[in-house]
Amino acid sequence: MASDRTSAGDPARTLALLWGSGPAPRHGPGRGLRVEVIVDVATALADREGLGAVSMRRVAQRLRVSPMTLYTYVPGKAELLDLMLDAAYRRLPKEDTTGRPWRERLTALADANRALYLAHPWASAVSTLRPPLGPGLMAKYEHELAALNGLGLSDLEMDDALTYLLSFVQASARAASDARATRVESAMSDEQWWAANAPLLSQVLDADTYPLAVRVGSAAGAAQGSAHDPEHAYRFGLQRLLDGLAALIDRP
Amino acid sequence: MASDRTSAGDPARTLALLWGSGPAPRHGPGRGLRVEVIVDVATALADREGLGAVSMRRVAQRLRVSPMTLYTYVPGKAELLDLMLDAAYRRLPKEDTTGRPWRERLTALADANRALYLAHPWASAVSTLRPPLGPGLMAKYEHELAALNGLGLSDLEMDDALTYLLSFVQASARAASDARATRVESAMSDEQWWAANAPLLSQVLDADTYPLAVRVGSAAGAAQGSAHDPEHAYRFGLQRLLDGLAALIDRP
DNA sequence: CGGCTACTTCGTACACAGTACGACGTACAG
DNA sequence: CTGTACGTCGTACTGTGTACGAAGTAGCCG
Repeated sequence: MASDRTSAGDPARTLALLWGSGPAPRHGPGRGLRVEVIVDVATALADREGLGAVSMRRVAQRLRVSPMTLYTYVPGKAELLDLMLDAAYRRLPKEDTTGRPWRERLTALADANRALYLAHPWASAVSTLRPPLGPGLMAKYEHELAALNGLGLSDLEMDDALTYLLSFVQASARAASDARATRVESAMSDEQWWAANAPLLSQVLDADTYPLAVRVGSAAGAAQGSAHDPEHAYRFGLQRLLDGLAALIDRP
Repeated sequence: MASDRTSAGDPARTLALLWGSGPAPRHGPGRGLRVEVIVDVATALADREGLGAVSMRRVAQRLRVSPMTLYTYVPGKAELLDLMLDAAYRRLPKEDTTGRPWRERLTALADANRALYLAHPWASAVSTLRPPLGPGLMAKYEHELAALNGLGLSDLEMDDALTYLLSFVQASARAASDARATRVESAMSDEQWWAANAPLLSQVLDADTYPLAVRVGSAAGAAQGSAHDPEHAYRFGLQRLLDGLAALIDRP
């Protein structure tokens, strides 16, 4: 799939769901389920088996209910993903870092988001453009802006800086999550993969045609565990990111 | 969808395809197609209608051929995506920036990648972890390392810096591409969407509970075109990124 | 209390996906 | 000329999201 999309249906209905302000039904039989239960089951499924395992049929099966029953609670799958994401945002621990130096505050913020994606790898794959404007996201946004407040940034710069930081963490998480998915899917460790490909690669990658690529590529491969190391890339990137913001924040 | 994955099948077969070193078949009827034609048709389809429109059936239809015929040329869809990506990398113009200041060189590099994702929005959605090690990628990698060479970075730092930069550009492109997809899919402009949601949002987002979020959010919304502005985020991010690398490159 | 009506549940069905399998025909090696 | 390797493709399987309509339930109104 190209990235899973969100928010396909009626925006008002979705918003009402996010904020739990659905009008209670007046007629008909009692509802056997609650939206939060559906969201929890879908989240558990995604946590254990990945976003690809989340289908309406499988969620319904876990709930011992017919697939179509879910549609009385949720307009569609896209909205279900929105709800999962907002609920995850809501659960994010929000450490108070008031008074600490700004680098520490932003590092804590980045680490918290990284932890979120570590606990819920699927979250990095759900699109966050025009994100689910639910209580979870709003609380998260408010808390994160607090770490950027009082640093001499304009409102616009605060939003820009936060977007930049969150985008970096999400990209890192996506890379890590993709790497793990590839490993699982191909049932092949990085070492196995390189071993299988080494013979052909050595024929084709001669150091005359690609001098830098061969030199740097093998240096990077040797330093890390042969392929890409997400943890290392995260630490490197976060330092550059903070240095880059320093030029904005600590300006004379 | 979680991001489309790549490289599922036999690695050796995929590598041979990438480097065009398939052994010529000795028996049987002549082949009516060529891999490059399939790749071109699939790319054209993805360019015009998005990655979601690329199905084996639709590609085959464009080629006036049965879907299963494609499988004699390509092991599967994942490998087809790999080939599309490597071909796109190969077409990337590689401007010689030797002698120019490093900020200019890296900006040119980032802009070239951004242009790639602008021309081929689907490329940002195809996973690039354990990427297709074809001639296109290798030429790209070699060319991009050249822009980082001679700046006093270690081999590992060069790879780290490049990964950091490319990851930023890809994340920006993904955001832009997701935004456009959402707009198309919901058949709703940003203004329409905000207009539809404003009544409920104003009820729920009071400035007492979310003071910073409301203030900064509306400032950001007013400055940009009401929602997220990918172009603005790219320019902001690139400046921070270069400032961050400056702390590494221009160190005493 | 009877009936209307809104409501939940769910069986069936449709259009689409990737691709496994096997039948059929072709063209080269011997 | 024959055998065999190979390209082509019809059919089919599993799985997706979800539209539609039938069936049954529970509250409201007369």
